[in-house]
Amino acid sequence: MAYWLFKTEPDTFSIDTLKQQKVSCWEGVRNYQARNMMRDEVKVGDQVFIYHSSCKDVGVVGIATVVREAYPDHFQFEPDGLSFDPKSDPDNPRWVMVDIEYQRHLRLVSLKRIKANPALAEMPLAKRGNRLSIMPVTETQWNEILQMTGQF
DNA sequence: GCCAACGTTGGC
DNA sequence: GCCAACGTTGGC
Repeated sequence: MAYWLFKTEPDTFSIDTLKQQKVSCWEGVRNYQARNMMRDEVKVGDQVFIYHSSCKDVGVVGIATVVREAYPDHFQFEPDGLSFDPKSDPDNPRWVMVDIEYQRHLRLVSLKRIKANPALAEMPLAKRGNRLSIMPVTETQWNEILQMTGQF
């Protein structure tokens, strides 16, 4: 089983929305590096930190589980949608998505604290200018962040 | 809203 | 294949 971190803007899709929906597709990833990880490495049963970006309380806010592996993201073919990609060929879809299931909220572990923790220095998140929306998390990093919530 | 960092595009 | 221009991301 692997660990991941998925970024989302809560104004668009938050951990609360995920909780309401219980299971949701993770659509709209339009970055090749992130896509390749979803397509090749994200497996059913993997654990996912949900991370809120571009908002007041930036940081890790909860946990989800992968319940369906990569399949074509149909939003790439919807011309009126935000995730439309006119260059994607329906016979060879460029973008994929996975489904995740809500597990639980966590007490916020802010980006500030993540950056301040030397044990997390290797996380892409802690590095300046990082823009990956999906990134791997090591078991050590996973456990460290859980510890930082003070809930475990 | 600003702006640095980064990815993508397209002319050559 | 280089690289400047451009668009997007995302913290602040």
